[in-house]
Amino acid sequence: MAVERYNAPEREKHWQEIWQEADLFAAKADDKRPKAYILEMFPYPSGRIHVGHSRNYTMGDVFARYKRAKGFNVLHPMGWDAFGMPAENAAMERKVHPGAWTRENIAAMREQLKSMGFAIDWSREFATCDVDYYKHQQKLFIDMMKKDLAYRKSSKVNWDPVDNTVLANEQVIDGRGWRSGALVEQRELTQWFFRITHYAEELLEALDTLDQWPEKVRIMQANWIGRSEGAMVRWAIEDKGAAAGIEEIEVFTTRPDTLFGASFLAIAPDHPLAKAAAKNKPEIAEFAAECARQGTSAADLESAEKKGVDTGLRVRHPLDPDWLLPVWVANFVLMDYGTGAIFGCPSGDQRDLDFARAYDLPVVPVVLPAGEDAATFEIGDTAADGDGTMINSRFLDGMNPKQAFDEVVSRLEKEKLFGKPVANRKVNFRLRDWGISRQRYWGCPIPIIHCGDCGVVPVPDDQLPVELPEDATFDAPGNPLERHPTWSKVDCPQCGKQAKRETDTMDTFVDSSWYYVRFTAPHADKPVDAKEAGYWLPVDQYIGGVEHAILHLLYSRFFFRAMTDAGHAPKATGKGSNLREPFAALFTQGMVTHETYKSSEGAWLPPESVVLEGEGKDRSAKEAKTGAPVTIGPIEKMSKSKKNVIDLDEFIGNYGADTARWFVLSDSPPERDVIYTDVGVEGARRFVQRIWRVISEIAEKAAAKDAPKPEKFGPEATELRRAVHKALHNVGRNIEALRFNVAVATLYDLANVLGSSLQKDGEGHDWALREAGEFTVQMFAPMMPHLAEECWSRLGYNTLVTNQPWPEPEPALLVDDEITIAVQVNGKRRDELKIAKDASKDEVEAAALALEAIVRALDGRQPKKVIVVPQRIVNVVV
RNA sequence: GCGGACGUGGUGGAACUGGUAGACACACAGGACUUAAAAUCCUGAGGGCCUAGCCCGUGCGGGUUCGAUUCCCGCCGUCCGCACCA
Repeated sequence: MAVERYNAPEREKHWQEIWQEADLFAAKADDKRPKAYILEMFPYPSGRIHVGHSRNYTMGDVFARYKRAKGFNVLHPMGWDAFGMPAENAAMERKVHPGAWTRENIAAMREQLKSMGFAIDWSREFATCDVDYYKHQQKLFIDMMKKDLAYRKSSKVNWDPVDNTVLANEQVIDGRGWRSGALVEQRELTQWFFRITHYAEELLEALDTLDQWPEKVRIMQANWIGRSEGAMVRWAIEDKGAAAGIEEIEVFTTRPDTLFGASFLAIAPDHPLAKAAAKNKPEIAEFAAECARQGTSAADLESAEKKGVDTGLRVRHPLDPDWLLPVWVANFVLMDYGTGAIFGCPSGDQRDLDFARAYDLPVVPVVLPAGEDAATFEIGDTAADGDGTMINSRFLDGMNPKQAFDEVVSRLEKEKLFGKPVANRKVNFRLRDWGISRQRYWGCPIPIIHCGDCGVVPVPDDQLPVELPEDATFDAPGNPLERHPTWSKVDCPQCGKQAKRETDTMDTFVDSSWYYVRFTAPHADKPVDAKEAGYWLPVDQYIGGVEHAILHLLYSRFFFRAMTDAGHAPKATGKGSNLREPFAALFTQGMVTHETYKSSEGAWLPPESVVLEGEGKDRSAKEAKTGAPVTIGPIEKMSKSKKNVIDLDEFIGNYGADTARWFVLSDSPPERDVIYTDVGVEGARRFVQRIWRVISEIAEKAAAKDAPKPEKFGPEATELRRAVHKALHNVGRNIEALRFNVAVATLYDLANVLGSSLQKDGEGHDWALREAGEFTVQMFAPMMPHLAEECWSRLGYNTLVTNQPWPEPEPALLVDDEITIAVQVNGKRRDELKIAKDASKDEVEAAALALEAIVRALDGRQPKKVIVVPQRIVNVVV
C-alpha cells in the first residue's frame, strides 16, 4: 500500500519541542554513568550558519547521541567565540555597534542550530563577549601575570601610516593597507605577551601522550615548537668604532661542525648591530627600510628573494684568528629566532647557498656525502645538508658531523672571548612567546593601569571587571578605546594619582583557550569551579577544522597549564589528577566546498542566483535574472566572502534538518572536504523518504512489538538477522571511529536488504522483521534523530528512541560458517574458493589446487610453494 | 620559502593490521508501473581484447615482498598552516 510522504520540516519541529520539554540534554555531574565530554570548536558569530558550518556540529552531535545511547553521561555544550575584527569592521561600515551586531548574529545562529535538532545543553551557552565571561579571563590574566607568565616587551606590528592604525596580516595585501592602500611599514610597540616558551619542553614532550590525536597534528605542533640542539658561538668584531662600540656578535647554530665552511655572517635588518651600522651607511638604512615594508608575516619574508647588504664590518673566525669574515644584513634572518644572527655555510645550507651565489661569496664544501670523491666533489645548486665525512676542516677532517660537532663545541667552550667562553651548548626553540595585545575595541580589555609613579599596576580584584565602554565611536580607523574621552582615565589603585588604563585588548585566541573549561561550570562566580572541571575534563572528543591544528590547539594546551599553575586548577579526581592536557581526543574534519561563480563584472554571485546548463566540458552558467554570462570558478570552501554558501534555513525549509545531517555525513570521509552538490542532496532526501516507506511497511508486516522471540528461525529470517546484526556491529564501530561515511554506506546497504526481505516469508520472519526495523531505527537515530523518532512511534512505541540504549549484536550472528577466499597463482587472482570457515590449512590448499581454473593456470607446472593465509587467501607460486 | 597532509572508475568514495581493488551512493543505459510524466521498483556496467578466457588498471617512475591502494625512495599535482582572520 502507498505510504504518505514524510513531511520533514513539520515533524522535525514537533520532535524538537518534545525533546525540549523532556529536557533530555541538560548535563549533570556526579552521575553513576561514565562521563563523556564532547565538544565542537565553537563558532564565530559571523551572521548566519551555512551548510558548511553545520558539518562540524553534526559530527559532534552524532557522536554525542551515540555515546548517550551507549550509557554515557554526556556533556555537549555550545557557545560563541564572539570577539573579533569582523564586528568592528561592520561597525565602521554600517554604523552598528559591534556588540549589537554580534548579539543579533548570535540570536539568528542559535535558532539555526536549534533547528538542526542538536542534542546540546543550551543552559550552558555563553558568548566570550559576555562580561560574565571576560571578567574571569581578566582575573586569569592577572594571576598569570603574578606568576610571570604574562609580561610586556617591544615587538613589531604592521602599521598603516595613512589610517594610523595597526593592521592584521590579512589586512595587508601586497604590502599595502587594505583600506587606505598605503605602503605598510613595520613599527615597534610595547605589547603584552604570554610566556608560552616557559612550557616549550613540556608542550613538546606531552605530545607523545596524546595518542588519540591525529599524527599529523602532533607532527605539525612538534615542528612548530621546533626544538633544536646547537651552540651559541661568539664572534669578535674587528672594527669596533664602526660598530658603535659593539664588540661581538652572538650566533646560534645547529651546525657548529660546519664552522670551517663559513663564508659570512648575516644579521637581521633590525639587529642592534644593523641599526648601529645603518647610522654610518645609508644603504643599510635604506635596505632595512625596504625590509620593513615587506610586512611581518613569515610566509612573505621567507618566500621573498634573498637579499642583503654588506655592512663593511668584519669578524674573526672563532677557530682561526687570522680569518676575517664579512657581516651582511640579510632579509631572511629573523630577529625573533635565535639571536637574530647566523653564520652562513653555503655548502651545507640551501638558503645560505642561494645567498652566497647571489652575492658571489665563497662556497667551501665541508661535508662529503657518502659515495662522493673528495678530489672532484663540488657544490652545484644544491647544498649538501646530509650526513657524510668532514673535509676542508683541518682538525675535523675524517670525522662524521656528529663527532665534529662535539669536538668544535668542547674546544670553544674552553676558549675565552672577553673573559667568557667562545661557545656553549644550547637548546633553542622556534616557538616564540605569544603576543596577545591588540589595538582594537572588540576584545577583552587587558586589566592593567599605567601609573607615572607606580608603573604597571594590575587592576585589583574588587575593581574587576574592566568593562568595555558602550559609547565608543567607530567612525574612524584606529583604536576606539585609545580615543575615548574618559574611559582610559583612572586613578592609580596604588597611589591614587591620575593614571591611564591599558587600551590594548586581548587576542581572541585567549578567549578560545579556556572556554571548554568554563562550559563545565558556566555560571560559577570564579573562573573555574574546581569540582565541576575535575569531573568533566578533559574533553573526551574535540572536533574542529584542521586549520586550527597549530595555533588554537597549542595556545589552549599552554593556557590550560598556565591557568592551572596560576591557581585555577580543576580538582584532581581519580583519572584526571595532574591533568595537563585539555583535549584527550581530537578529530579534525574537512570543509564543505562549493563551486564559485563570478559575474562578468567580477563580482561573486551566490549559487541561488545562477542557472547551470549542460554537462562536463559543455557546462556553462548564466545569471538567473538577466541571463548574463557567468564564469564558473574553482571549488572552494564555503565562505561568506566568496558567496558560495548554501544557507541553512533555506535548506531546512526545503529538505529538513535530517537531510542536511545525512548529506554532510555521507560519502566523503569526515576528515576530508565534501563538495556540496544538488544531486548529492537529492540522494540524501530520497533516502529519508525511502527509510520512512520501508519502516512503515515493516510496521505493518512485522510481528507485534511484544511478541516472544521464536525458538527457531527459517533461512530467510536468519539471513535477515545476520545482515542486521552485522550492520549493527559495523555502524557502532564506525561511529565510534568517527567514520560516518562508512556508517552511512552500511545503512544504505541495510536498507537494500530490508527492502528485499519485505517480499520474503518463512519461520520467524515476522519477528526478524520487527527486530530489523527497530535496530535500523536505532542505528540511524544519532544521524537522523527526528526521522528516527517518527519511525519509532510508527513501530508502535510511545517512548523516545533518543532514550533507548544502543542494542548489542548477537556474536553468533556476526560470523559466517562458510567463507569465500581468493586463490592466486603468482599473485594474480584466478578463482575463488568457498570453504568452511574453520577448514585447516591442508584442506584449503587441497581444495584450492583442485579448482579447475587453477589447474588450467598451472598448466601442468609443479607449485614451488603454496602460501595459505587462513580465512584470507591462497597463493600458488610456480 | 618552510612545515604538514592528500591523490583510487564518468563522479563522491570503500578496502579491518601487506591478502579477491572499485562496497555503498550519484550520474548513465535498459526494463517494469503509468494515457503521459514525476515518484518508485528491477537489471547492467573500471578500461581493453583474439570474450568458455586473457591483458591492463589505485597521480608518475623505481624498490621491498609469494602478494603493494597499503611499506620505502624520487618526482608531479592539489589542499591546509606559517604566529594580528577566526
